[in-house]
Amino acid sequence: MQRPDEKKRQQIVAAATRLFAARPFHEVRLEDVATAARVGKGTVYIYFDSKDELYASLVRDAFVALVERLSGPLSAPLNGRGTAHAASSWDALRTAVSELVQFSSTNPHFFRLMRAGLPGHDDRALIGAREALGRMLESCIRRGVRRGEMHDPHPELTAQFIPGLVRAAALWAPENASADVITNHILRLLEQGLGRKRRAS
Amino acid sequence: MQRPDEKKRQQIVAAATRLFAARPFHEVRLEDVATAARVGKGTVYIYFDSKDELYASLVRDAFVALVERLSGPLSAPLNGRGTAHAASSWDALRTAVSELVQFSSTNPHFFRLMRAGLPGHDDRALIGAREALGRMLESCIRRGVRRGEMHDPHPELTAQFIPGLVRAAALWAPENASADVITNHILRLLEQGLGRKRRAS
Amino acid sequence: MQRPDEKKRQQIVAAATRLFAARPFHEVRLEDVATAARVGKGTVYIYFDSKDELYASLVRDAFVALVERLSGPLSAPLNGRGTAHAASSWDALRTAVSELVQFSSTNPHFFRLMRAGLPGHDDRALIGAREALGRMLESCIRRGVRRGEMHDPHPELTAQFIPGLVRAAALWAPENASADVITNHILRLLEQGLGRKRRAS
Amino acid sequence: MQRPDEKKRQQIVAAATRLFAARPFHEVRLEDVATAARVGKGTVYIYFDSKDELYASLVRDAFVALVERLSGPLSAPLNGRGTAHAASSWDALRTAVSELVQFSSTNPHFFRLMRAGLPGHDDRALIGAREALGRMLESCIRRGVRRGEMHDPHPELTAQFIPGLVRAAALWAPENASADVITNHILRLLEQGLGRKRRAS
DNA sequence: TATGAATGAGCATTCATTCAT
DNA sequence: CATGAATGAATGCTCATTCAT
Repeated sequence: MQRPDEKKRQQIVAAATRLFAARPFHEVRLEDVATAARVGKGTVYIYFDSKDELYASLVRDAFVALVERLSGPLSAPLNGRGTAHAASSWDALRTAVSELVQFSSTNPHFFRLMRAGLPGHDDRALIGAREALGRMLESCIRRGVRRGEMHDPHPELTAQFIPGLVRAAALWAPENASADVITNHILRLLEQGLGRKRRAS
Repeated sequence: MQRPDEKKRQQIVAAATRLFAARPFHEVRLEDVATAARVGKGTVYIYFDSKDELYASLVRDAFVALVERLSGPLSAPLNGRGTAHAASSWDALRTAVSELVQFSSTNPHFFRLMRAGLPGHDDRALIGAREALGRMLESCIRRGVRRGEMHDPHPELTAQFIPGLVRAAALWAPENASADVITNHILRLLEQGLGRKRRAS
Repeated sequence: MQRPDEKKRQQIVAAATRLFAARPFHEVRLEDVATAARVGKGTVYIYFDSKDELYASLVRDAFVALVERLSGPLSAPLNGRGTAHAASSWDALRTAVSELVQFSSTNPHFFRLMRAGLPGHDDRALIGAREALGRMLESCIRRGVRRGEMHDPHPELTAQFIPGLVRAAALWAPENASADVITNHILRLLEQGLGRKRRAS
Repeated sequence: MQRPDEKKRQQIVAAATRLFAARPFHEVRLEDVATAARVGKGTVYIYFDSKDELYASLVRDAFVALVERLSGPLSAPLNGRGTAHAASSWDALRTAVSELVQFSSTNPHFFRLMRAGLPGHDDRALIGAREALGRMLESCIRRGVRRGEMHDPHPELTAQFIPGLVRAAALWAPENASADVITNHILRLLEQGLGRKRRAS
């Protein structure tokens, strides 16, 4: 007698992520996933309700993981008292971008995965995570503006730009562009764009 | 235009664009497209070779139209002699961004359409157009850098960022954000981020 | 351009009836039906929603046809004025049994078909038809009793016995038993069982 | 009884009988049976070779039990010489019908069970039992005719009618109809139908 | 013996594509 | 050209059966 095997679930997730990132949803046969995961076709259905659910699950989990990873850096620096002002909004934003780029290079399929698929099926968890990400970035910027550290007439737009920049880099940057280079380039754009002061001035 | 009935073709293109933008490729049945276009299923096959081809055609045509629209503003100002220095690289970039945003609001389904589908099928025309867009933007920036109008250590990345910003805005900006606001916000980010000097200086 | 073809529907119905009568539901593959009906597998789905629906449809249609056939003979003889008493309840019952046997020999698969399948799926039309049959027979007998032509302490049971007798004969009678012999044998049982008086008395 | 755990076997038989009577064969999953029987799926395979075999086993066992129960009353009264004429054929038939009705009410799923399933698989034991039942009833009637106790031009048909009547009652009689009422009603039909003499005469 | 996770043959169903009209 | 009935390859999913524990 065996117990549902978390390792097997991971195998399936890994294989599915790889395949769904490589070709669009409808060109991935469930049997391919099963074969790639070294399990039987039926086994996939023990861990996931359907092909749709499998795909949705991948996207959801990846996104939720991303948001969780960012919620630390981006949360308001209010926990410590005296340390509150220590972490500037710029520090938070820098960490956030760095984490985003890191994440996209640790999960090389992430953005391709999100292209493959199923928008319609309004997955509450997914939509929630996406909105949460936007909200976190937006409040970070607003805080910066309030403190006079940043200047931005449309934080709600900028908040959407940030993942957009990471996505563009992840999908279209030359192969040899390192995570560091990308992070710095995005930050340079943001800092000098949003910054009040000039380096030299 | 030389096709049997150009109007019918347009009906199909319009219906297909709408449907492919609304749901992923495999959830759109050719019959849906035919019905939405008010034609018979067989008729679609008179104008397009297959469902794949129909979809590819939409994306390709839209993309090619975009590139053509931008190739004017972004082309190197070298043909004319005296006019060369008249148009600064900033002017070119401003026009390009404006055109891009304009395009995305004229073709509200454009970016959603590109999500729906078929990466693999290496459509030469599409890949070519995409690369052409990148190259045009990149050379524009490089020209700006050469002329001392811009400062950018990685024009090849920035070139990818620009459509990325437009895309982010098109997909995620609040409904009420006007094309102007978006254009200006993107330009603000680019100008102050890439610009060497301050407005005031 | 073609119109939905009633003939093709008949082909499918005939083939399906034959196959469903020969083996239980789950041993009949839709492909077998299609092949036997000389149509493509997809064609079956143009005329029927599903395998279940196809089967249910066969049973329902056969049953409804049977009930319609009997509703004439069994309906209360009240339409004509003077003719009302002319048709005795015995005449009605004789006709009914005769029709039932006739029907079962015209539709040789009828009773086997009903075995093959799907009780649960409460098909309103089917249940209705079955109950209608019972009710018609029961009122016929009750009428006979009221008129003093019959004697039966439980017409509601006898009403169920009649199709039961026909069924038993259809399924288990020797091959050579003619419809006439069966009809007469059933009638003999009923007449002498229900009759108040003896032939000779 | 010599089986590993007879109690467990009984649980499975009981659960399976209930489920197979409630829905057609292909809608009953072996897992349902196992769950209903409070055993593991694999356990069913210790006691039965396959799902088909399980079902066949239920039907066969029930039928064989029925035939055994009837073979006493219906067997030719030849054991004792002088006692032979003591038991009239009518007595035998009365007992047989009574036993049949009794059986169908003790095994409320019996007739529904037989509808659920598998005709084709010519189960020798089942077919044998069914034919034995027919033969027993037929010879009983023939004996009655020979002795001048009955009058029946087609005992082979009547023999099939008898279980048909019991079946009709079991499946379609009103809930409140008692076994006694049903038995008597069937017997009344048979006696007055087959009997040579009238009550009153 | 008992179990239920794992398997894959088998099947219902869909839908792109064809072609008779 | 236009159509939609017909087709069958392709695939998601089920579930009887096996077998490691």
